Amino acid sequence: MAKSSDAKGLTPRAQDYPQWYQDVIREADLAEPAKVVKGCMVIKPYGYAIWEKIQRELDARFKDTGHSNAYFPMLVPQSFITKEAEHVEGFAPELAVVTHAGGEKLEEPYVIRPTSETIIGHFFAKWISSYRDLPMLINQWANVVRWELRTRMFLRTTEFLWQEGHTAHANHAEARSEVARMLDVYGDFARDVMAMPVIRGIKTETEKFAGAHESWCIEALMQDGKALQAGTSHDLGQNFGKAFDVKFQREDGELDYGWQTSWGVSTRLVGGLVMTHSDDAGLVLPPRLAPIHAIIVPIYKNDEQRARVMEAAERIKRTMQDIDFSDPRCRYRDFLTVEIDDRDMRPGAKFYHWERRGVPMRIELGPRDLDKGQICVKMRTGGDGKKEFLPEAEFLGSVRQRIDDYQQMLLDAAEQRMADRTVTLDTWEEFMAAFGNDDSTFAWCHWDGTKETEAAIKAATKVTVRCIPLPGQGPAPEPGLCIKSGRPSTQRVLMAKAY
RNA sequence: CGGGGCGUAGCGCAGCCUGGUAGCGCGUUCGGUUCGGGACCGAAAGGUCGGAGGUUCAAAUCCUCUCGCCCCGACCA
Repeated sequence: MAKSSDAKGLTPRAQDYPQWYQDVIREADLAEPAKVVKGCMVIKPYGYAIWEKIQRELDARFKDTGHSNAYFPMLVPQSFITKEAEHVEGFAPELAVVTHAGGEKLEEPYVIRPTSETIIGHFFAKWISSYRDLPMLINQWANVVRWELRTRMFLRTTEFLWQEGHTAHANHAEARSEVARMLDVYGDFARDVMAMPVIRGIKTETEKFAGAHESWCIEALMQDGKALQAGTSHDLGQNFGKAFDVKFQREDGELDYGWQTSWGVSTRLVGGLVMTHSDDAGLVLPPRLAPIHAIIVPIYKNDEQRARVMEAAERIKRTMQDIDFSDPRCRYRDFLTVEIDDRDMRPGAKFYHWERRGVPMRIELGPRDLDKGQICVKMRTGGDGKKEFLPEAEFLGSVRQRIDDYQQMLLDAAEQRMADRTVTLDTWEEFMAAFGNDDSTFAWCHWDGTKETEAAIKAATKVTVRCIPLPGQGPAPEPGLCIKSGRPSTQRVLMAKAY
């Protein structure tokens, strides 16, 4: 149970990072543990609003890249799961199984989908018979269940929300370009929308998706130095094609199995968002994902003042809500969301309230401002943290830029932190120093490419190979010696402790 | 699943060792005064002490079991 915090503050990150993380979520009213359902959480309206923004952005990007949404059953015949050998092995331990329904024992149990490769494979087999049916580009927004031994809010819950893209292609090259393309969609989204820089790379054999030929990923650096796998894009090869008999006739007349991909991001992104930007005062949100962009706090001492202030507040709200801050890279229009907090509380209490919720911009509006025709504005974080006073017209003209600057500032800060906390290590002594105690960081190290060494490093330090960087994502490839075994290596890989 | 911690009012906690029938802070409700960084006064509501057994004249307190949460580990988005 959460303990050390009180109503007036959060546990400082330096004192207890995991506790701080929970405090932020609770104080920002993002979610709460369901308790009555093991390992599950309730995503509360404010937290869900963030997820909806993530969905909207990503969905637009999926549509832009030619994908269509569809929906497949949540219950999957148990026999489906067992068709792909590696897939069963990977998922068997975390399956929830439905054995009874309608008051009777089922002849064949259903598993609650941990992911949908199998059931979608089944339908792809029905839908695909010719190269003319390809590529098949499908996405599904869904919930999945994985019976994890240990859960953490947003980062790993028994049930979680995600999207899973599933595509089938006529040849491996095309499938691979899809894998790369969607990884870029994720990477760009993380950077441009979440203001969360990521490293794009390829998973090692041990870390790849159960059943995949190869797994690509984006890895983000959290404030405690740990890595968060924020998205994956899998080259499934023909593994599921063969398991589910997804056969099609090629242009040359020969029969072949479909080359498939799958890719996904989940509500885990919300956890990543929290651990990328938030501070000891609570949640910090990038404007592109903030449910509320600006909060107006009216200040008054009597009814006469209240009437004046509220009238002005409404006027400013209307003007601001018409400000279009759409991302030019996106199709849909986006306008600022502005709210007035007219609750019967002291202004100071309201300030803290909205700071904990990460609202990017605060406007204080009192009689003094009205008399001077000025606006008092303060951003949630960044700059010198001071309130600014400027003429109303000038303020309104600057809002769009302020919002954009704030988004950029969060990205800059996150990139700076990543740069500061990324090291290049060459010796095991350096390695142990960097990862001693509970410390973590992003470390570029040589690795001999073997599972044995990977396991030895993990056993000694809990550090894993997060990914083998894609071109341009890490130090330029150069030969070297494995940090652990001393054997030859052709390039450095990203190592860190992971969530 | 192993090790550790913890479940007492909406939230955060004390009480438990040394059984005697539940308390503090914040919040909530009502009234009033307040209002530019977490207001104050007055009144009030709110808990079968996670659940089930057991010991006892008597259990929040002792014992057993069980459910859940948090941290560490193994597994994973």
